[in-house]
Amino acid sequence: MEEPRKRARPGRAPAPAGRTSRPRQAEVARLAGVSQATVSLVLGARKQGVTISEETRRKVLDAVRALGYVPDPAASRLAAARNNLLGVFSFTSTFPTDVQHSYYPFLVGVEQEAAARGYDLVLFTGSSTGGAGAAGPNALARVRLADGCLFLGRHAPAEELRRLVADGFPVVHLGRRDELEGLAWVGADYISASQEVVGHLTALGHRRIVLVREDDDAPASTDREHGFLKGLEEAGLPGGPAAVFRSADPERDLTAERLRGWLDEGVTAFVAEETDTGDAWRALHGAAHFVGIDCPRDASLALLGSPPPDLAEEPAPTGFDIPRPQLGAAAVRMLAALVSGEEAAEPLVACTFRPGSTAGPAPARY
Amino acid sequence: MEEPRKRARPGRAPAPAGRTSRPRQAEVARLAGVSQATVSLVLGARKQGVTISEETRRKVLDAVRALGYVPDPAASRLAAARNNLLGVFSFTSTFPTDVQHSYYPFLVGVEQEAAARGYDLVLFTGSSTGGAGAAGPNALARVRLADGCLFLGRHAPAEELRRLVADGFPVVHLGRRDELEGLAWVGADYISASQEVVGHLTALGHRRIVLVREDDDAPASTDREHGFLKGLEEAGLPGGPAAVFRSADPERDLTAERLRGWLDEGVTAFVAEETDTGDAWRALHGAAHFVGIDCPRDASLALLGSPPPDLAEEPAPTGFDIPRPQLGAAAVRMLAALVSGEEAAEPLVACTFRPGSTAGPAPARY
DNA sequence: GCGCATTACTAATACGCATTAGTGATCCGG
DNA sequence: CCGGATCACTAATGCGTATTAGTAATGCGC
Repeated sequence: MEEPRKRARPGRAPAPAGRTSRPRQAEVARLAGVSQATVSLVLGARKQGVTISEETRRKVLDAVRALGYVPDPAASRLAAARNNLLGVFSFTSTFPTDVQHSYYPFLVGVEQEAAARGYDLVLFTGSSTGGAGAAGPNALARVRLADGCLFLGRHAPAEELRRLVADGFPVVHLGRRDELEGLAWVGADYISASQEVVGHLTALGHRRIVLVREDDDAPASTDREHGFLKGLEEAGLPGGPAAVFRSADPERDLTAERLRGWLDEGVTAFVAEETDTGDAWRALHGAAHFVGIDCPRDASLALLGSPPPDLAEEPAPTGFDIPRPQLGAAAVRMLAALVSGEEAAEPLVACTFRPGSTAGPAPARY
Repeated sequence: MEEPRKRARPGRAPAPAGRTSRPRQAEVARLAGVSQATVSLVLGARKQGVTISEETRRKVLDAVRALGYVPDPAASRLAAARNNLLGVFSFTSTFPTDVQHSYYPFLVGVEQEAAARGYDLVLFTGSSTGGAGAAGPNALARVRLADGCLFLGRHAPAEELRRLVADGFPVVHLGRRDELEGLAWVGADYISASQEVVGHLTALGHRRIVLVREDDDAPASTDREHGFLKGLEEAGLPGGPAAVFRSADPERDLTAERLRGWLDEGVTAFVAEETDTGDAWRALHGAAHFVGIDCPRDASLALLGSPPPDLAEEPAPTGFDIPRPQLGAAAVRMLAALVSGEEAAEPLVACTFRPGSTAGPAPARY
């Protein structure tokens, strides 16, 4: 009887013999005289019912050391384990040359917290092209290599994010992002911080305060306005639309005349929001300077955030600082929680009040 | 005849049914009415001999779109032994709180070049503990997740680096590192740059020039000295030990007396090396200031590198700039070459001459 | 109209690790 | 000293993709 013809054995070509490849669990097992599964069990340190004798454990660990074995993270990942990698995705370059406008401060916290928790970071840059980084509808696909991913900036396409979330891939967005159901995020508590700044002003005796903001519906803007109004309300002051000056181009619209008008109406304090451009504060600051206001004697100014870099040399404005490193750290904490299936952590991070030197007692009415 | 008892089928537990997992190539294949292998071939776009009809290709791509299929990077990596990830390892934090002393400028170039070539970056921080990042003899083990790894700083343990290199793992060290056989590196061409600076001084008529350096045998130091001496030689000036002032603590040893002595001997130009601490330049700069030298009228100063941050406000010293981003980019180029098995790229990166304002014509002898 | 090429696929692996059912031992109580 | 429990370990998968030997189907030359 003829032996059935042996089927050919296709598949991977053997590795080039010249280059000694690093050891596998199989080699370790051979050297230790056990099975590959045993090696995996010893190294996995799983708390499951399986028990390994001290003797065997030692033999395996000796072999591991002798061969210098290190696990292949890709294989671990494929076999449904973790690989201790957290992705960080930003659509703008992760390392913009200009440190000032970059995500650098966030990354400081991200890296620290990730390191503290034993995660390494994978930097995905949205701008990358070709290879794995091809743009297009699947630009986010490669983040799945990591155990979870952090998103910086609001340019991540909602559709793709939704898909990741729907697939149960752990995702955290840095910055509030409510419109996407199920998307975890961490953000600064602008409401409380803005309220606190207004509280500071009212405590100094200011009764008429105006908020200067840009024409923008980002949560970061509306939250500040919300906090501002809460602060007024808390002090028993009227909120009304008159208290908020909203302009798409504050530097053009916030004229000296307008400022003088407010002063004549008894306004003694002005608050600007922080934006990407810093235009609100620049406009307010510039107009006050132009009108010749002696701040904080004639009137007080406050900034809901940090000043733009070009005004960094000026005296520190009264307001609050966004604790960017802490935000980054909080984002990592939340992502780590998602990855390990725990309950989500706290999404809001408190801002720190900055006394500054642009706010003082309300001037006596004249 | 009894059927041989069916062996149980151990292995992975079925995925929790609740969570719909993302589609696999198998699903795509089913929808398109082809085999999984065909799907892989269509997507892989391999230039190998296999040919796929336009008809089939279209069907597959349609199915891919319909299901929203995206490949699993871990699986690709496992099967193809490549994942388009480049590691970046630094023992100090990659994003330190103090931006000044960081690798940040290098990373700018690393990131850009990596993105341009379709690689993503994995950041490994030597400080991370626990999980995959445990320190110990295998602290470098996890870098093998990537296709290759870039090392910043000279703190990477030689033994482990040697092991990586021996295993054929692509490694590039940023900064010259000759003592490790087979270790690829990229570095700035301090020799040429230093020589050029000296050439600039000799062209201005300086005949007696002194180099101030720290007591250190790093290549970065010896290269500068080498270039300095070459520069002298080129101008037909004597090199001798008198031309080099070497001190472990320049700020203490470079006294005003010493400086005056040199001036009396006819020295008209001083050159300091750049170091981590910036001590050589700080000492030279301080002593010159103390002695009351009107620079560059009375004497010329030059710095082989960039000034330390605390002296950044001073007028730019004549010297050269280390093109850190370009160095990072060159490192990535070399790493990419190693990964893809090509010939190694150029290891030396030219520094750019910085005219500055601390060097002028040699004063007339009096 | 019979070999020989070429074309267009598919079957059957392999990649390295994690998991779990199963299997001899050995132990233990009654 | 027998049945069950416990121990220590191994066999046999699976994860999702890439690769290659093989194979029908067709074309081509003479």
